[in-house]
Amino acid sequence: MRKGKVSETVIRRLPKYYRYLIELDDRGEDRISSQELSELTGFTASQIRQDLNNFGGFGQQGYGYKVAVLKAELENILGIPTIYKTILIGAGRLGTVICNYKGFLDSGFEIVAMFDRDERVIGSTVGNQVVRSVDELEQFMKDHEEVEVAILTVPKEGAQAIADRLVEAGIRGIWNFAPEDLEAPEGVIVENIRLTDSLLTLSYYLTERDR
Amino acid sequence: MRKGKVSETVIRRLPKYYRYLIELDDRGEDRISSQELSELTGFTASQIRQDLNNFGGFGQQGYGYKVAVLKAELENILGIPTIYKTILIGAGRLGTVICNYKGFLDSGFEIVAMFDRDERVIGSTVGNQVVRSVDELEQFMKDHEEVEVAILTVPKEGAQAIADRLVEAGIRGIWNFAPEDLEAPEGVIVENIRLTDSLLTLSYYLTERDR
DNA sequence: TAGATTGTTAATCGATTAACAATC
DNA sequence: TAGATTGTTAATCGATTAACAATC
Repeated sequence: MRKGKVSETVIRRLPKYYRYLIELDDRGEDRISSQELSELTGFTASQIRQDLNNFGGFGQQGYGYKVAVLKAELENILGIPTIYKTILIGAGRLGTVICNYKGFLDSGFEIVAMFDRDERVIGSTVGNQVVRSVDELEQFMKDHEEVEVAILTVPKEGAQAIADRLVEAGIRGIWNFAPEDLEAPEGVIVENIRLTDSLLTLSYYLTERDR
Repeated sequence: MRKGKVSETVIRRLPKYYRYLIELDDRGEDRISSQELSELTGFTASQIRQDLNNFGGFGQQGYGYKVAVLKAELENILGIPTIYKTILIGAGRLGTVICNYKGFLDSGFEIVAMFDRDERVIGSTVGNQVVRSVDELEQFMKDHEEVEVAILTVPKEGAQAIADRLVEAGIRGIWNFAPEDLEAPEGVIVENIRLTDSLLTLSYYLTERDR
């Protein structure tokens, strides 16, 4: 049903559709029109229909979309049914929060190991994981070929070096919290959370109002 | 020097320019051309010049841009010199991490109080803040008119109710970590961190490769 | 001055919106 | 059937890229 590559602007709207469909489904709603979805999401009805039709015709003319059907389709498109085995590197405060983050497993990621370089942290337990030495990273990945994703919650300074080691060891995706633009070969997917960039954007708009 | 409203796509590139300018300045670099900045950031030289010219002509023909000048200009544009007094609501694990986050003060935000609704947390110390009861929110804001920004690290369920109270009490900006689309009147700036949306995007691209 | 690089206008590209025929 | 709403094509809008005159 897919026709060529779907643009990233479209992809980044999908999670929002999915969020509202979960809500509608929980509320027991049966059907939804692009018009109603437009009122919820703030996107135009036209755009919503265009977006969804990148992946197939999920609606019925004259009726709209079945909530359960659309939700299930989005689940498949977003790859939620596939559980990606994930390791976390940097078991500091942020790492600990992420590790305990519920949305994580709901989105199809399962943490199977944690690593840190700090002797004081290695061996301690976070969630249900014993923190390992980052020195064991390569051996662990050799022994656990099912690991495909890494979360990086290390300081800016070490981030690229760790990313290089992960790539070398065969990682396929990185969820990066380090405030650094990681270099990775084509095919390795890097998804960044840039807290500072977000803050500076907030600062811009706050300041703009006073200018 | 500003000509009308600058589009959000432009604004969201500014923090990245700023990041690289800090780095260049730290390294002692004196000048940079749009071409060199293009190689660093991945944006085209043409786009960089267009972006910067929304705010003024900061370069010199035949020479390029002075690193120190451009960095200072971006600092002003992003509103970094203005320190916004900030309160944090939701002193759980994530709240604690955010509170200790260094980039926070560097970006021009200073946490002056923390609130939580959990009796077991109220009264405890996080960083240099004693956690207050969220019941005191309105009184605190009345007594501290200098507070302009709030960070929301509460569960999804309570987020909108807290946002409403903050708006009523005169807040101007919200940095929102709750996975919920907050309703706020025009003029109140809401900047969202959507961890789950980011994860689902990663999931999409990982899954796409296998399709 | 000659060479380099900006600032800015014009051309292109892609994304959004509008419109409507298809059809449930 | 008549009414409603999709799927899809065409029109519009905005963002990016290319080109080049201005000028340091």
